[in-house]
Amino acid sequence: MALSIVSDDASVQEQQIQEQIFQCIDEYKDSIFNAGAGAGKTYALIESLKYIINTKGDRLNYHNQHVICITYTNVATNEIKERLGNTTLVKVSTIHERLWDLIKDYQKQLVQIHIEKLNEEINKINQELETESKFARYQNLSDKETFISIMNQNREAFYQNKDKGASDFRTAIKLFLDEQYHSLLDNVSNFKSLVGKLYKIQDFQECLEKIECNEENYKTIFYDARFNTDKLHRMLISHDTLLEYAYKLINKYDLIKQIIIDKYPYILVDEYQDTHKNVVQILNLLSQYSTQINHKLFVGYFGDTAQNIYDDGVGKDIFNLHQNLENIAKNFNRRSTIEVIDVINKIRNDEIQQQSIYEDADGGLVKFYSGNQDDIDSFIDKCKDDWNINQDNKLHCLVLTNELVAKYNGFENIYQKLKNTKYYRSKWQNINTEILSQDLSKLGKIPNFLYRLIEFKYKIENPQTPITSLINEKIYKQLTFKQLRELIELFKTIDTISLKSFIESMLNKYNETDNESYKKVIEDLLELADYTFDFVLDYMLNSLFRGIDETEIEESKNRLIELLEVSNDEYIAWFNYLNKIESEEVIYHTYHGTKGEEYDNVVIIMQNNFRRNDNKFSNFFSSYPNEDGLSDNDLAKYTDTKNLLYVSCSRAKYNLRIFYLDDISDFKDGIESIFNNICEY
DNA sequence: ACCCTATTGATTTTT
DNA sequence: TCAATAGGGT
Repeated sequence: MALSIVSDDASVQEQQIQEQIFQCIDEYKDSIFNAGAGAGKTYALIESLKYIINTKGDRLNYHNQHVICITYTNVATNEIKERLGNTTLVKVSTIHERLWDLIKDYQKQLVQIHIEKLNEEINKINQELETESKFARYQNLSDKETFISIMNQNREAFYQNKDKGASDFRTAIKLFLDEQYHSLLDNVSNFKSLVGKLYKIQDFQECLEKIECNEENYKTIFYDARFNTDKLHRMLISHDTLLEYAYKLINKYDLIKQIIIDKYPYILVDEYQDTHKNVVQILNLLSQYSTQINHKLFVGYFGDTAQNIYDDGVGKDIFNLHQNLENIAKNFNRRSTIEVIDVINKIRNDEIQQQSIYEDADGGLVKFYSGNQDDIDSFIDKCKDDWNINQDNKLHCLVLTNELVAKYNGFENIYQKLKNTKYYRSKWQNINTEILSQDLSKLGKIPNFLYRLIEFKYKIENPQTPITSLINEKIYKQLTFKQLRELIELFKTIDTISLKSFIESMLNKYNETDNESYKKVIEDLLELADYTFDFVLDYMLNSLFRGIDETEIEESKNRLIELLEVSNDEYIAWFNYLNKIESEEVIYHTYHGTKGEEYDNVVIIMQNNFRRNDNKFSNFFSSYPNEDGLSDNDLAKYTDTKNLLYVSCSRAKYNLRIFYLDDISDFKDGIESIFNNICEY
């Protein structure tokens, strides 16, 4: 087996790099550890944490001090906690969790910052209303006040009709809006945007008054990691606003800086390239203040600029935001064969050029194929053949959108039918979190409801399910053995042909049976007000099609029934996806979603366009490797694409194939410089 | 045929 | 939110 023999020489060098980090820790020298994909970055981070525990632990304990380790995702937090083992000395968490923990007790100061923010926002909106051309008609109104007051009085009607088409909306608004204002309705989307802004101003002003009057619920700021929307007028802040407030608070109050520094003398940041600018600025403030008051503080960043694939991340900008960082680089690769390393080195094309740490690192296969859309399936089959793909040797296929992930993983209909509901059409940002998040606490209301049903159905169908996982402990403890058996028999009689018939049958039995335990289990599971199929349908309708017209109710219900009639196979595929159960031989992911993962066999489906950029990948290959001639804007796009390509290609350990769906003749030179030659498929 | 405006349609990931 | 397209006016 390849990738197993580490030479003594490399081993020594690797240890020396680790010692450099230790030295920075000892000397409280802020540092940045740069390591390409598969270099063992997390390993270096964990070793550093262990070093601090072992050499500074007693002193930290004595002073009741702790080490902070912040990560970008909950998944990363859990991984580090697991690999580090049990320790109370190190506080591992996501950035947001830690920052909120640090600032949440300074409510008086936070509310002050909130007041400033509300005033800023009001000014900003007023500015937009006065200057933007789409509000020209509003600007020319002689009596804005009357218009504003009419719209404020008819808020409910506005929101009720907001999602209707342009002409219906116009008719509805004209019912209460005086004729002199009708010209504002010429462009309906501008009108909606205008009124939305006016309402916001109104909300913010009312909020300011309530804070002023010291009203209940307006004395503190709230943050909930599960929701990412600012409801500033209700004192509720989003993830980004949390970072903003934290920065402002820490910037403003030296005492808070000192408290943090004295409590947490070591701060380590995982995946620094993806952390938000505000976070680096906060750490920079702390670092500078620690020098000023001569209290010791160590800040260590771990990451790789070439793996910055999220818009908010600082990327290379970190060197401007936090100066005088000691640069430590590790150019070994512990993951891939030399064939893969060669390609990813060419993609990043910068000072970090990796070499394998192994003596036996060859034997990988990398190929670029040019093909087309219709041949994706047959291409995958060819790869399965060529690489002997089976249950123990899986193929991981990377596609660009979640929609395709849903389709290829076998639950296209569930995804599409949920997507085409009123709720998800108006809140498209929520689709992927609420339907596809593998963090189950993030599932939307109805997806979560469906999930609980499938889970229960699956448990009933599977004879190996232990009773303890099927029935709540409180319930089964009170049952005799005979009663328990009766209950299970009763479950087994529930029809499982489709999710729809499962619900119907389950609820019919609920209403027929006098078995109280059965009722209790169903009540625990569904938590409904009423246990009939019609009620379930109304419940779903209320959530996914809230506020639709009378005339559309029947059709919407039918669409929900269609959703419940999607095949069991699809529901199982969705269930497995959410639980990361990889039961198929080929697993599909988005490019972004594979960050931090590694796979033996990787196929990447690629095309010119992505999101609103018609030529994302084609432009990259056209420009490669001459990035010098690019404008700032083009260079930013080039780097974005380069990083995404780097992250996806560097997942592969042995076998890597790119399958490109568009005509590549215009940029084949760029492709050949990276992948050597292009195969026709 | 051309221009301007309104409407529709597409959109990754994490907190 | 933004870009592509449809539609209306000249």
